[in-house]
This record gives sequence, structure tokens and C-alpha cells, in this order.
Amino acid sequence: MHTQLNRRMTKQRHIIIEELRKVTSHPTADQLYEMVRKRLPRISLSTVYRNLETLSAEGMILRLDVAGAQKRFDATVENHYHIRCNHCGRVDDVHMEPINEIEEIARRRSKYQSVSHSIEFSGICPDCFGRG
Amino acid sequence: MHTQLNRRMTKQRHIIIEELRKVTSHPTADQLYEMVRKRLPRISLSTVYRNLETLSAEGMILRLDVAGAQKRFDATVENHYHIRCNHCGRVDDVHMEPINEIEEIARRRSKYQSVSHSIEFSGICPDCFGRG
DNA sequence: ATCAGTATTGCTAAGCGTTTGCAATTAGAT
DNA sequence: ATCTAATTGCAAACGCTTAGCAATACTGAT
Repeated sequence: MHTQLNRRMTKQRHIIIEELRKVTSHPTADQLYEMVRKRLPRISLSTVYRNLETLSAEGMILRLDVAGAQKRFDATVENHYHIRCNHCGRVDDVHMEPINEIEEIARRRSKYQSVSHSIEFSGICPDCFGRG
Repeated sequence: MHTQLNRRMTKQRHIIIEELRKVTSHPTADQLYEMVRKRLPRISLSTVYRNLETLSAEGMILRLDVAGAQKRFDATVENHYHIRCNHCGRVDDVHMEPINEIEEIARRRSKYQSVSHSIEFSGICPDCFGRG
């Protein structure tokens, strides 16, 4: 016996997932809304929000709580680091091994339990750097 | 010749700084507002917001852009890591050496310029763990 | 294939943290 | 003491996100 989710696959939900999987750009809810709207013009923004919420809650997609900015969403669930452009706000993946050892250090020093970590890099992206 | 700031030390600004220096708890704007209000009952919340903004812009204080949560403020400016309780939202310092080497790795892999990093730990704080 | 029941939708309005416009006040230089 | 721009308090606006609700449409059972 396990938790019954009773989820339905509506065309809205289906297309939201599909569109999110098409890109690697970590779109915000409203960016994804615009993408989905091309195929489903009558979808509402709250439907997009609600699905991103439920899908990330069940671990189907990843929600990036970017510091001091809009939430972003990612169809790639495996834990990885991100870098955010200080100029245009875009978020890219950084491919490197997760440094899990620091969690043990933090756990000892802080007395917290169940410690996890995330690293957010920031800088100037190639595009913004190019055009000064 | 250097940038002229033309800042004035109002009693509001003065007390905001003082109260922030009294604590190590990384208060949010409204928490600090309540603290300041005890000494300056007629201060407005926007004054607190405006001062926290200008003070952090000039580097007098540190603004913590906590992922997916309210901004928090810190009178300690030196770079250090934080840990956030997933249960009550409180934020504590984690005393450990900053791992600056990872910035070079991220710079090479991402092609971004002027890369900086921040690590946010999260977990369950001793208080929340104690009372289940 | 039809049905029933409830998860989900679209719409709108509300929520929350934060920022802004503006007239009144006040720090700080002369 | 006087001047002037920085700052304040208030209220209203803002941007992102969530919630209420009646209408719709999945899905599992018949």
C-alpha cells in the first residue's frame, strides 16, 4: 500500500511537461506559459502555476528557488548546480561533481539535521559580456 | 575624485543599523521593523525597506537573498555561508572556510565571467528537531 | 459505450513582500 | 539662521504567486 496520488493527465499538463522538456533554459512560469500558449491558446496562467507546483512536489520536475528572483523550472531532476547571469537573469547548468562532503561539515558546525546544500554561481554570461 | 554619496545619518537609519547589529538572527525587513518600532514607534515600514536597500547597496550591511523566501539582512559583511531551517525558516551562520576554488571550475565550464558563488545549506534546526 | 465522481480547469480576485509617488520634514553644509 | 536636497511617512501600486468557485473533462467502474 502506498500513497494514492490520483493524478490525471490532462492535455494542459501533458503539453506543459513536453514544452519544459524541449528546453534547457530553466524557464520561469510565465515564460513557460507563453511557450505552452502557442499550442494551447486558452490555457490560463494559474493552470501553469498549479501544474508546475504539483509536478515539482512529486519530483517529476525540478523547481529552482533562485535567490531573490522568480522561480524557475527544469525537466532535469538530477541534482546539479546552476549559474545565474547578473545582467540578464538567465540561468545555465554548471556541469561538475556535487561536493557532498561539505554537508557533513555543515551538519557538525551547525547542529542541524538532514542537511542538504545547493550552490548558486553568478556572473556575467557570454552574451551579456560580449555586448558589454 | 570619487562618487559622492551625500548620505545623511537620520535617527531612523541610525537605529536601524544599531538594532541590526544587536542580533545574529538575520532578520527579515518586517522583523527588523518591529524591533526598530520599539524605539521609534512612528517609523514606517518603507523607511526600513529603503534603508536596508541603500545600506546593502553601499556594502554597509549584507542582504541575503534566500532562495524562495523573504530577504534577510545581516550586519556582518564578510562572506560566509548560511543554513536555513526547512521547518521554521530561520537562518544561521555556518562557520567554515569558503571554497573559492569552485569558482574557477564554474568559470571554465560555464564560460561566464566574474564568477562568484554562494552556498546555501538547509536542514532541520536543533529547535525544530527537538520538538518533532 | 455510458456513467458517475472528482481532479482539474479558466476566470477573477486576493495574497504577500516589496517598491514607488508625493508632499512634508529634516540633516548638514554655508 | 538659512537653504536645499536627502529622507521620511503614508498610501497606493507593483510583480509574482496562490486561492475560491462554478464549469469542465479525465478515468475507472459498470
